[in-house]
Amino acid sequence: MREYSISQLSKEFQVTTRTIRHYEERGLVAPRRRGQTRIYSPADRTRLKLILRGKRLGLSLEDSREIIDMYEPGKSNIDQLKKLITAIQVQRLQLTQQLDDIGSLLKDLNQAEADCVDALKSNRTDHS
Amino acid sequence: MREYSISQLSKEFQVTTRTIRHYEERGLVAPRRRGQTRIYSPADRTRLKLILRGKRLGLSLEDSREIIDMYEPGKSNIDQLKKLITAIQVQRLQLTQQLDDIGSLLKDLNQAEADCVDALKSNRTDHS
DNA sequence: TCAATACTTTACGTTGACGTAAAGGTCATA
DNA sequence: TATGACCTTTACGTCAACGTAAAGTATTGA
Repeated sequence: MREYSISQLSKEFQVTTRTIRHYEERGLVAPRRRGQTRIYSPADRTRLKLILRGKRLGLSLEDSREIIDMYEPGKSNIDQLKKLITAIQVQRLQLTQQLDDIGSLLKDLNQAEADCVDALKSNRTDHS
Repeated sequence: MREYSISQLSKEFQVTTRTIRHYEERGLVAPRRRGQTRIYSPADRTRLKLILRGKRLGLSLEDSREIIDMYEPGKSNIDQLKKLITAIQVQRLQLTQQLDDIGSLLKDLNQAEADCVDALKSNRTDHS
């Protein structure tokens, strides 16, 4: 049952401690304390991971908070669950849209790179 | 050879005119003018499309500007081209990372949804 | 014992991406 | 001719996501 300090996690995830504390201010993590000092559990570490993944996907902290809270539906009632399901479906729509976008962008990048390589080639043979 | 007004594009892409003008302020588009009025070409429209796609992918306007500029390597010299190629590769790395992220998130969402559905089912049969 | 290292809180500052007036120009049509 | 429906510029406001001191506490090793 490992535990982590804030600077350990900041190094592991390449963010500042300020950033991690900011996530706590916004209610995305709540590590327990030993005295004043924050002690992060593996579960806390996972939450951080999810937050940063969301960030890479362009989600706001608020979005990430909601999504992460979805993963712990322990004490929710029926209405909650129904709300969750629709929220999940919305998220899924956005993500599949992103998948499309990424596909397009990758194609564009490939084309752009090929163009560059071509341009270099002709520059190498054609000494005009 | 069609052309578009700013409000046409703002409606088509579901953004405000302010947003489009903001992109111009930041140097991402430069429509020609008829008097004072902005006239957008199909090429300008495509740039807007690319910007908004970048936005959905969590790119900054600056990032999008660079990427879009990649697509027009007409007048670039060799060093430029080499820089472009590495930039493209960096972008591609990020995107494949995003693909991974999305895959993970979709998996998580599926699981979360299944959990919700299960919870609803047991709630329907088990009237405790 | 004292200096370094790692932690803390409080609080103001900054940057990006627009929002939101305010004030005005142009053109069609009732 | 005046009332909309568009367009424009200028400029201050806002919100999220942190950055950046400043000032203090706690532990550890020379």
